[in-house]
Amino acid sequence: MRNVTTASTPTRNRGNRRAEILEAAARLFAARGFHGVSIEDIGSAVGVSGPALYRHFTGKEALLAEMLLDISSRLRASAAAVVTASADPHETLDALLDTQITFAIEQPALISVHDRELGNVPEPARRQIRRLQRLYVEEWVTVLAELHPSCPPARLRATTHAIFGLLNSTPHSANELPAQDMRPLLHAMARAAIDAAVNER
Amino acid sequence: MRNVTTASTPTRNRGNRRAEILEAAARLFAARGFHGVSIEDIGSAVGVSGPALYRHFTGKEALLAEMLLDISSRLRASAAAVVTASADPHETLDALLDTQITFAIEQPALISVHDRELGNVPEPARRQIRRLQRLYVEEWVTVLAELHPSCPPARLRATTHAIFGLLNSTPHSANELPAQDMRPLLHAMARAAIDAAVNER
DNA sequence: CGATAACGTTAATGATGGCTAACATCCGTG
DNA sequence: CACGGATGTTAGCCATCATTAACGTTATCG
Repeated sequence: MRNVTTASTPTRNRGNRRAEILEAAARLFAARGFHGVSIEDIGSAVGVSGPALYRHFTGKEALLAEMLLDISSRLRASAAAVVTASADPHETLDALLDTQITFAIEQPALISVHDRELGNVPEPARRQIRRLQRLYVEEWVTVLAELHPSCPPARLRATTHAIFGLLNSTPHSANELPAQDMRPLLHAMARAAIDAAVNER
Repeated sequence: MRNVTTASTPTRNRGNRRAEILEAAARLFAARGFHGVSIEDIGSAVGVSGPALYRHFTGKEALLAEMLLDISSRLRASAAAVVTASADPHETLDALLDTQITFAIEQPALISVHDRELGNVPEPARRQIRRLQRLYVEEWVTVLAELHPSCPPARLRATTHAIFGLLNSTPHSANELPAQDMRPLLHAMARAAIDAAVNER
């Protein structure tokens, strides 16, 4: 009867609540913006009311910070995994595209918040998020550079940002197309756009 | 000496102030979001302080509404002009790309606000802005449909949104590349992405 | 000159919202 | 059973903010 074994529900549903709150907050932030959403709004979205959130987060800004940190580190981690998994740059690029597309289709709210609300994150965390975002971009740029060594890095960086813009358009085209069709469409458009970017003189 | 002729400065610099305020507000809204900017912030950005804005706009929401209405009607108008000017769909598409690229490069703040803050516009104006945005998209879809009649409209719409995402990435890649290089890069990427989108089976 | 309209200013008001305090409840554990 | 920690609740505090009020100051024009 050691505590470890009996702990079928260690602290009941601690992590669940946090995740639930983060998810609801992401949806609300995406729709109305960080300052357009009140603590009370977030609370009632998960069935508790207002100040209950302070049992899980130290404040509204901390909540946002954790949200953005989670997204950017997940993106960066999956990119790093993909890059080390394959030696062929073509395959790697396809895998990078696939993970970003999956993310954009499955988590449109997080995508929106991720590139709108960085300015509202307080300073200690902001730097770290920026760092992860930069590393993520550099992961792409490195792969592109392997494919086209003659292309200047600045151009590759601009290309990468443009591709992110293309892929992250999913929050806008919301339900125009089922994910099943959207996925290959975005992949084909992105591949073609990249080829055009690096092959132009 | 009729008032018309003497009116070299009819109401002094009335329109200037309004435009100045709209421009400053756009910059601030783009950076911190509608609710993250106070009336006082906007005022001091143009050298007046706070409630002076009520001499020019009936309120904060009205200011935003006018801003978005201005953008969306300008985009829609320039698209309509381009479409009627040329008979060749290829030329038309190139012209549409050019105007959107110009806009994205010269007015990044307006672009940001345009697709983030619609939700904060009060109802009478919101519908009208949505209408203009829809018309703008349809202008693109019509041209694309002429080029590729076999492609289903929903796919063309999704393609158009993805292209907007690509072109409107300029606020993110800010100063990576000079406009002189950015412009043809975006054009080439967009053309290639469109071709890929409509040619896939 | 003197009215008046355009354009600003500062003070007050009323709402909202983030956050803290004080006070339950529930549950696993000694 | 009694304790304590995790988790909620409501009421209150204080700051911020949009908006209005009341009050100048010009400058154009009759």
